[in-house]
Amino acid sequence: MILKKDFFEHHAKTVARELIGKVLLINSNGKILSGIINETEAYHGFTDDACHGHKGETERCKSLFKDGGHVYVYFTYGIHHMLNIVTFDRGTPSAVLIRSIIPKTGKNELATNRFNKNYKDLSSNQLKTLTNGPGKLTQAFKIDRSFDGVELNKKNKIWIEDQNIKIDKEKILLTPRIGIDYAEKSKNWDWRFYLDPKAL
DNA sequence: CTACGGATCGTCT
DNA sequence: GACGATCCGTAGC
Repeated sequence: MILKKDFFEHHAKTVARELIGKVLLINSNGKILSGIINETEAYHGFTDDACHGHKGETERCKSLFKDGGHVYVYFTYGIHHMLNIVTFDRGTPSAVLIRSIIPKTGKNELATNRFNKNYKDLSSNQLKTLTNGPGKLTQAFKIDRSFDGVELNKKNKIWIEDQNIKIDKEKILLTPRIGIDYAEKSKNWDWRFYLDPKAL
């Protein structure tokens, strides 16, 4: 079942937790690429000094201010795209960063996009690192700025489904967010959620 | 296994 | 002009 607007129109922390175990799907030239989300981070509001929009809207981060159920993609380090799911209400910068995915369908395409190889020819290290980071998964799924601002309500280009994968609540672990040491107030908030590796 | 530095460029100050 | 919600290769243990 495709997730609709009402799923996303909550605090980013709520959505970040509930996205664990949901399935991200991309239509890549008619081929469906998909994977199970197993790591997320919440970025929410004007008081979260790690949130790109906390000081106000800019050209880059304007999608963060949309209503829940859109996509925010930005480019960083001169190399990587980051995939975010916009949450909460219009006017408040709020989103969930997708940090890791477990490949499900279209594995040959994912392997080609990352390593220019068939899935069966991947080394054990390449298998492990196929989509287990925010920059790696956007490379594998071919997600770039053309996805920025897209709505998640149709099975067009990108959408998220509940495929009835059951996740025990105690298997979702919390830590502070990664790579935001520059943040002063918020760097120690436990806004990163990930599925216990032993759970699947 | 961990530690470190270079890559690379759009965005904001 | 500085820097980043990262990744990868290399070096050392």
